[in-house]
Amino acid sequence: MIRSHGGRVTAVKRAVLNTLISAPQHLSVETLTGSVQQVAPDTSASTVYRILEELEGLGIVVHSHLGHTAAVYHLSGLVHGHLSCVRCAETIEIPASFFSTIADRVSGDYGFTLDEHHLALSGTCARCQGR
Amino acid sequence: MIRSHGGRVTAVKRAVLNTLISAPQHLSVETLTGSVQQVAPDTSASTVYRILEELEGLGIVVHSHLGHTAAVYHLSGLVHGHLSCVRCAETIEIPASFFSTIADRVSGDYGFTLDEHHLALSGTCARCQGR
DNA sequence: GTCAGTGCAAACGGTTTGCATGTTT
DNA sequence: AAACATGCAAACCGTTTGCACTGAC
Repeated sequence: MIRSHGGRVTAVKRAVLNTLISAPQHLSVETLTGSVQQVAPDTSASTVYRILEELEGLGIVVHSHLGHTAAVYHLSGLVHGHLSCVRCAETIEIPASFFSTIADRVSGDYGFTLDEHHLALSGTCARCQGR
Repeated sequence: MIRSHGGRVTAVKRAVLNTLISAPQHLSVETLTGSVQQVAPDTSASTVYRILEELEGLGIVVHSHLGHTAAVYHLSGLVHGHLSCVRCAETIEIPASFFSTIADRVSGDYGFTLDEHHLALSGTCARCQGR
């Protein structure tokens, strides 16, 4: 896919993709860069940003803004939503189906199509509520 | 309310509140500062940030992060949600009731309570889809 | 008179960009 | 060899903070 769009396959791109593939959850550019540096020690964050931008353009990767912190990136394979706790910053992944009702309503009432890849809501997680 | 929490009522605070009260929609700190400067010409953005922080602590004001841009602020009076268009950045306000179904589901399944004041979703508005 | 509020400028953190060098094709 | 990719450093933008001064009480 990279080659078919005029891009070149490089060691850093492989490392970024490998990290994303084996990542348990969403990664910030900072952590992503850290992982990549274990393979290619002097990879810079700016390169990771550029690679992620390319991969996002190819539809392979997706990013979300979960609150006031840095953006997180992940593979676009599985569509799903996020619940982001405003107190402990924990992120819970939920099925995209949770959004189907509201997606239908905003589509019907406003002609607005929800972005499948940016389904994020804030609130308080169960643990933080117990305190 | 400001005085009862040890704060002082100043000209800039009045101007910020007046702007928020008469604002048709949500305002960024930049636009808010611009409006305030028509009354108090050398008001600085840092002061506006500090005032908004105070008002948010009092529960009078609320802010949201709608995408990759600057945060927007508004009075907390009416609880409602946002639809933010990723192409033209238009923001559509929708009733909070749209979120009731998903709020119930995440509460039941994860014990997660949605934040009434940060109900924002991204997608594509009707106009941008027509192009 | 005291203490909170303010303006300014500098610091900050995440992200983007310019440029010279290195690598893929 | 040509074009893309990379590292570095600097620029950028929204936001926060330190400090001296002003203004509310």
